Parts: sequence; C-alpha cells; structure tokens
Amino acid sequence: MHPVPRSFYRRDASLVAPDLLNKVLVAGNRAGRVVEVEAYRGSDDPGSHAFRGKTGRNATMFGPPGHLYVYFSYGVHWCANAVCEREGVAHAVLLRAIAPVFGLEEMRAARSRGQKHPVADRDLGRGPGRLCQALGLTREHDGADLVTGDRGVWIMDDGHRPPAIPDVGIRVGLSAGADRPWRYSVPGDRHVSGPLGRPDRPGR
DNA sequence: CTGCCGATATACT
DNA sequence: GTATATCGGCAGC
Repeated sequence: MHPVPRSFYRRDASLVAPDLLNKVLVAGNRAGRVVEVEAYRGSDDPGSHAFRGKTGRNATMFGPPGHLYVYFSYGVHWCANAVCEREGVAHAVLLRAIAPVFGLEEMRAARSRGQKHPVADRDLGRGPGRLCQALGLTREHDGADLVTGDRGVWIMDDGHRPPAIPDVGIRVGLSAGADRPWRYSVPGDRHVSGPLGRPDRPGR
C-alpha cells in the first residue's frame, strides 16, 4: 500500500483516467475505491473548465500534477479532480464515484445531514458531488498534494489492478465536448453513477 | 423506475 | 442575463 507516485499523473488525462480505476482515495479516516472517472484535457477540450484559459476557480488545474482540484458546482456541490500533465498543461481527471471501503458511518453522517432518510451504502459515493460530501472534501482541499498527503488526502495503490477492459462512455452533463468518450468505470460495479451503473442501458 | 424543478457560485454574453 | 463537470424531493407510472 503506497501513494500513487507523481510520475503517474504527469501524463495525458485520458491515459491517467482508466489507470485510476480501483485505486483507493483516502481522506482522513475515510476511504473508498475509485470506480468511475472522467478525463478533461484542458485547452484541447471544449468540455474542460480550462478550455478558455486560467481563472480564479481553475488555477489549480494549471499547477503541477498529483494535486487535487476542487470546485463548487451549480452553487451547491463540490467536485474533486486529480490534476495531470506537467505544470502549465491543465489536464485533470474528475473523480465521479467511489465504492466505500472504510469510515462508512462517518460518510453516512456527512451525507445524511439535512436529509429525510439515512443514505444507503450504495449512494454514499455514487456521483461526484456525493463523493465529496461523503469524504468531507471542500474548498480547503483545493490544491492538496495527493502524493504527500499534506492535507490528509491521498490516492493509494493497494495492488488492486485497474480492470483490463473498463467500461467506456461519453461524459455526463456536458453539451460542449459531449461526444468525447472519456468516461471510464469498473464494469458491473453498483457504485457507478448513471447509465454505466445500470447494465444493458444506453451509454454502454 | 422516469421526469421535472429548485438551489445558486462561478464564468461568460 | 444565461449556462453549468449536480443532487434531492416529489409526482406519476
């Protein structure tokens, strides 16, 4: 069990993304296995926050690889990405879903606040906003180093390999760049969000 | 299960 | 003003 090294991230996000499947995302005393991701390729990708250049929000994407880019979405939810490629090239991999591994009750407490019913295990980390809520990731984790764990957040390799043949599909919630097949997930895993999490549905 | 709606920060027209 | 890398509640099936 060791942190994924910096060199892992210093590549095109569309190559890093499928390799992140089955890695372990750790935040404090909570952890989950990454089962769904999307690649965003900066200035080459009209679906990327970085397509039109650097802003206050996306500055972390332009920094060195192996750091966490966290942004606020729809004025409601946080979403977390692993920054890829060398400094100045704004590639990133959106962490879309985890299968909870450790700290389930902390996750459930974080996810159930202000809700009618306690959240089921399957829904703790199924979706990018839910993933951040379950792990307690917010603005204060933007820029965190995933290799050194300077803010208690790491991506670890426990020897569990990525799927030999991941499910591949189009990215969720975009209009610009919607045609690019840069969404990857672990086949058959029930913690995957959207159509790929429901076998024999469109999107496969 | 599906579809619609509201919440509302950030970036852009 | 409009769009967005989302989610939860509710209506209806």
